[in-house]
Amino acid sequence: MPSILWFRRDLRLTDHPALCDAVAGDDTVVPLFVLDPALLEPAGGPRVRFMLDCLRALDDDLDGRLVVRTGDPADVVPALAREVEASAVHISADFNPYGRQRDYHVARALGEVPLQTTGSPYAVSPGRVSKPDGTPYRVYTPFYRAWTEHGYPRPPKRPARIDTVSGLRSDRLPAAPDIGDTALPEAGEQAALRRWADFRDEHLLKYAEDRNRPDIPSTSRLSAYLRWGCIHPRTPLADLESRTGKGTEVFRKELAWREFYADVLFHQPDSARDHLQPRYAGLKVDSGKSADERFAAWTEGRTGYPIVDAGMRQLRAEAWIHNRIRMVVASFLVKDLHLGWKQGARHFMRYLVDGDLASNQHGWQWVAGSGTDASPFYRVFNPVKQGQQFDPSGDYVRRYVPELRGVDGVAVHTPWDLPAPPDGYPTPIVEHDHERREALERYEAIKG
DNA sequence: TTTTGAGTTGTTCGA
DNA sequence: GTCGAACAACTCAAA
Repeated sequence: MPSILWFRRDLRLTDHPALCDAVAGDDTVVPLFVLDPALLEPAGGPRVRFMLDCLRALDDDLDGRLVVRTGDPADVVPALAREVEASAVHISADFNPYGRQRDYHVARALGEVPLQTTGSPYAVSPGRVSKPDGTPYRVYTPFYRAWTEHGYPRPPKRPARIDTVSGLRSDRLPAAPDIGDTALPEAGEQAALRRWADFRDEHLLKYAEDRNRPDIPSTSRLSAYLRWGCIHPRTPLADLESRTGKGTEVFRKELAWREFYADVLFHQPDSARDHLQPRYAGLKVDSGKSADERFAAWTEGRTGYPIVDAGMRQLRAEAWIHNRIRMVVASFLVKDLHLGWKQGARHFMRYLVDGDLASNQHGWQWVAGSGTDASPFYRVFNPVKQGQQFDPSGDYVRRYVPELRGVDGVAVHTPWDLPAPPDGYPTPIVEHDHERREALERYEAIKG
């Protein structure tokens, strides 16, 4: 009897325990992907397009044997299971609120056919690391220590052979959404593995020093691949085992942040929509026409603060923003424009190719102060200083803000000080010193 | 139970 | 220009 391997956010063939299980247990396998309208609609163009490209790459790696079906998984998966008389449906766990609910309904609809869960998108699945008293961690550093101690399995190899059921109907993948000039990374598992190898060999050594520099290629850029499971974090983690140095440790910690936020979301699914710290419901947030105009200026990269505008334009150009700059633009929205983190998080989820619910929502909440292990409220990023410190060459700003390309060096961060202000570049829509004090007052008002 | 120490990512001010 | 302290108190983790 064949089994079904239902791919979701694990679009790869190596380091895939559920696939190994499916191949080991049965004669043949049906590699399945379900185009679920409930997931595609809110995902945003870049992420959908990247996912479709990853599916094409996966299909190529399977010699064209990927079966695609469209519809509600609770209908589609059991129907296929009946069609091929499957012995089991194998999956990697999905811990997001929607995924958990979906899988519950699919398991019920499958009836006698087991929905067999093996592995997850994380080295250590959410819920597995907890304090000695059994409750989840709410602070990163102790979580990291416990996570390290917990350990994780070595990555399993790609199955030598995958025998599939032939002659099954497969839907055509839909046309990719139009995303204009946005340049996405090359999709698929092979691209992910190449990216990792390049980062490991060329950038890891200097990662600790350079990772905050958006003007030079210094980060792994694995986020989109991790989001769709083109690579599992075990693969880089296994490589890190045999290496030493600051960069190795710092990068391992970045991977652990992803796991920490997944754990937090697992334990508190509502934190994707609401403040983790309830008192932040009382924070005064602007609304109305003027707030809408400020939000539009932020999304379009015309706030008049070069580092902020460069970041927001990088989002449109690449569906990706350097991590340091994500903090800068988030801080600007929340503390200089006095808008809610949820509005910013929603925008990010719409445009980011790597948009991951747990990391995104909790990254925003960390900046806003409402999250786990949050930054102290008096910590307000100064967009000029951040630009001067982390983009000292000014190359990052010039890359994304053509109006400022004629300005040399670090002076690009203070265009208002130039003898002749650059043509077409806006003057700042708010004054940072003033808005900083305003933010501090508002935060003061909701102090615990 | 109580106590103690620590906590991703900053900025400003004054010496 | 550089350095350290202040910013405020709170929650969490662990002994």
